[in-house]
Amino acid sequence: MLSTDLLKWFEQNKRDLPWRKASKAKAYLRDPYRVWVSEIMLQQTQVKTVIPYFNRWLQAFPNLKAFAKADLDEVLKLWEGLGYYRRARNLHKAAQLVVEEHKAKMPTSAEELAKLPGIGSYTSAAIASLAYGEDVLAVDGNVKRVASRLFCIAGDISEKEVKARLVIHLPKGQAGAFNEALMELGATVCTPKNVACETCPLQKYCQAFQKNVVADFPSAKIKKKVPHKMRFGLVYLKKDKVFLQQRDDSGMLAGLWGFPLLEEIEKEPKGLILPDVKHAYTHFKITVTPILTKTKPKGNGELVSLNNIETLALSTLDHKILDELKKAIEHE
DNA sequence: AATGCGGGGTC
DNA sequence: GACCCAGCATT
Repeated sequence: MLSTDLLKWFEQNKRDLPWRKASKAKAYLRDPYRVWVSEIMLQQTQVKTVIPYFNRWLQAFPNLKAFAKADLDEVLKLWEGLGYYRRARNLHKAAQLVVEEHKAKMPTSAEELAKLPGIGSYTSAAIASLAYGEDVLAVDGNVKRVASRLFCIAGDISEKEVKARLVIHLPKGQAGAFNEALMELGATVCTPKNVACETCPLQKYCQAFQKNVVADFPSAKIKKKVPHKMRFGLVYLKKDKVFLQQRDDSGMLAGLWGFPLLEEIEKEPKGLILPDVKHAYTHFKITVTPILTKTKPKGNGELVSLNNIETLALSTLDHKILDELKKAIEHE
């Protein structure tokens, strides 16, 4: 059976990850809070990247109630560098919702979990199966890739089709392990490139392998060109303090601190030009020319001591600008 | 169904 | 460079 072979392989090959801790109630289930936090962090983010963030997170916020009481700025600081900051804001909002309206008890079904902000189709199924033992399939990018090869699904791989194909293989009462095994297989064996079919426990079930067309699946996606923006970054240094702005609560990098960016600078900007800083986002690239300006930038902002700047959450782009500033100071 | 939303691992 | 990662919210 497919599920039997998969689960056997998983038992022998699973990694020891920090969020794989058993629940107090039932040993074969996971601690719901840890599952929740880890699943949000793992959205569009690789396991290796998440591990140190997850460990720091549990030190700061060991349980749901402690996290719900935390300041949003502290939450963002712990998320700093992980990206998709809306995840942290939604997680915080959802935790407060659970504490205030559900007596600090997380919903236990995928359907109810999906009503919380930041929890969608995949994450609700992952939490419900891993932490509460519900028999639901969790379909992420790994599972889609595995399924596209198992069943030779060409073109776009819809979650609906993947579920229809896999649900007959879902072992009752073991959905959590089954889901995790599929994802682990996708992450370590059925990878985007350099597929390790020779070690795959599902080889004999895999239609793409049987037909020797594994490399054709999944179908290549059409790539779009991303625009490239050029900006000037205002670095206003007064004694040992720099001028920073906190972004508002909506839009990109909401709530994070950074240097003012301008499309154009007035004539005669006057100021030392620092080396260009390049950064790539998902939907555009940006090159920033930082300018050590003598005039205080317009708009809201605060003068922050260089010694205290590490208490604020900065985006990675702003960290790159800050690094150039520090280098310039040292060279004087 | 398409788009906006970060940052980094890995080839 | 390109591609993709334990996706979600919004339109």
